[in-house]
Amino acid sequence: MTTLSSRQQQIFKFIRDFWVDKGYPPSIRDIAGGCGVSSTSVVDYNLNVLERKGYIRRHPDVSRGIELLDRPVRTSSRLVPIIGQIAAGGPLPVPAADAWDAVASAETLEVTSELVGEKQDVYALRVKGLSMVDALINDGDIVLMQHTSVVENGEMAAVWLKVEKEATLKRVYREPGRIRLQPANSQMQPIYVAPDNVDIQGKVIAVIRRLA
Amino acid sequence: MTTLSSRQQQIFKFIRDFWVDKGYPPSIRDIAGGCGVSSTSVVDYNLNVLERKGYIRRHPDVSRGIELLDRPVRTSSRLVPIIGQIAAGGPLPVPAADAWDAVASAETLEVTSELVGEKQDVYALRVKGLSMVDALINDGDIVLMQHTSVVENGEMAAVWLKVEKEATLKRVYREPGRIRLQPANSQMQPIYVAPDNVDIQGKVIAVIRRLA
DNA sequence: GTCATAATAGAACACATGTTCAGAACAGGC
DNA sequence: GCCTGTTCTGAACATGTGTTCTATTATGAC
Repeated sequence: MTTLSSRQQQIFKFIRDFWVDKGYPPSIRDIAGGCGVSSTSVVDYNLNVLERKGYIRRHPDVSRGIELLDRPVRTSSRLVPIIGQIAAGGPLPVPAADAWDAVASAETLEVTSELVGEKQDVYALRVKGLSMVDALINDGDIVLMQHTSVVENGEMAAVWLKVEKEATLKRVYREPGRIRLQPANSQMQPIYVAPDNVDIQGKVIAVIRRLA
Repeated sequence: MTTLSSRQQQIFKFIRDFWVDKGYPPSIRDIAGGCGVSSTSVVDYNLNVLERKGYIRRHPDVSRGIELLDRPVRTSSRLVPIIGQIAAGGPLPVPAADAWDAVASAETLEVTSELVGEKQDVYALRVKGLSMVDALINDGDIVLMQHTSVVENGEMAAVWLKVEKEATLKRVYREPGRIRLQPANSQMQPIYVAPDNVDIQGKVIAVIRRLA
């Protein structure tokens, strides 16, 4: 995101304010009046800048056709079940069939859709122990996971190493004849494992650390 | 709420879908076209019925001035302003007086009250660079902060070291004649600084890392 | 200084859009 | 039948609103 001039910030704020307040987008003249500008062309000019910088989307010839790309109004929160703990030594909890129904789970975490989006099969694990500091994950952190057995190259995944009987969170890269597991901390070295030794349990969507 | 005729249900559903799809309310002619009606007055008529029955609110003489009263009832989430970046080298952004009002800020983060609770003066910073890996914080992470100049022993705080001209996130312990700054990563050694060298900018409430 | 670019003002224009009206089809109650 | 209310049509009207044009004032680079 590029920086905005004070006028552009003012206009952007006004649009969101207006939207939250009234429930529909402002017209150009609403903005002009609300921001103390005398000309509609000034607003038009700055709206084009805002669109070019990716803050809004405009729809030509549409009254009040201003779309906020960072939509605060429409988002809502979702309940995600915390189905267990993840530790280096122990096996990863396997999400039960009914676990997606958050109310059926004992513990839940409420997250905004800004984090989980529309993804399905999302669950959470509480990290136990210090075995994942190399993934910049601390004891007590909560890891948001999406249940899947396929991950794209470079995605952070929960990996079960069968031989070592060890769970770990690493970025997964498929390489010829082997799989490279790259710690999130780029200062640390990757480890290489045989493809039939890894079991992808899901991919990591987010990490949340609560301190106070 | 009274029952709706099929046409009214159709229109109500169309408004909703249009809104979700496009990001702004439909015009009367949008509705007419989308519902297979040839006349705008039919839509006008049914919109009045919908308003009388409490489903929407109309704003006279305002283009697309249709407000859905149906809004998601009780959002337990809050908007937190992202007021800037935090990097080891640079100074910490100081929250402006109006920054608390999330709608007044350019960028915002939506978080559930599970994270921020009822705390006031909460803002967020985007972490730039790898200087805080010792606090288990990665490049791109978002740090939720509460503005305060006093922290309890052991709380994680944003600290500005005046002499070193450096910003850092550490647990703060007051000791006789000095202050101990303990990295979150307990495997790392603490550093000791003179009390008049530290400037507490606020305490860390949470860390959020979005990956996918 | 010159030149370019950003930002603003003001007004005119074109059309998108809400409003209104006369009328008609349709249903149900009497 | 007649009446009343609901729903729809089609069109004309008034205005809300995006667009565009020229001109003016910074501000900075050269």
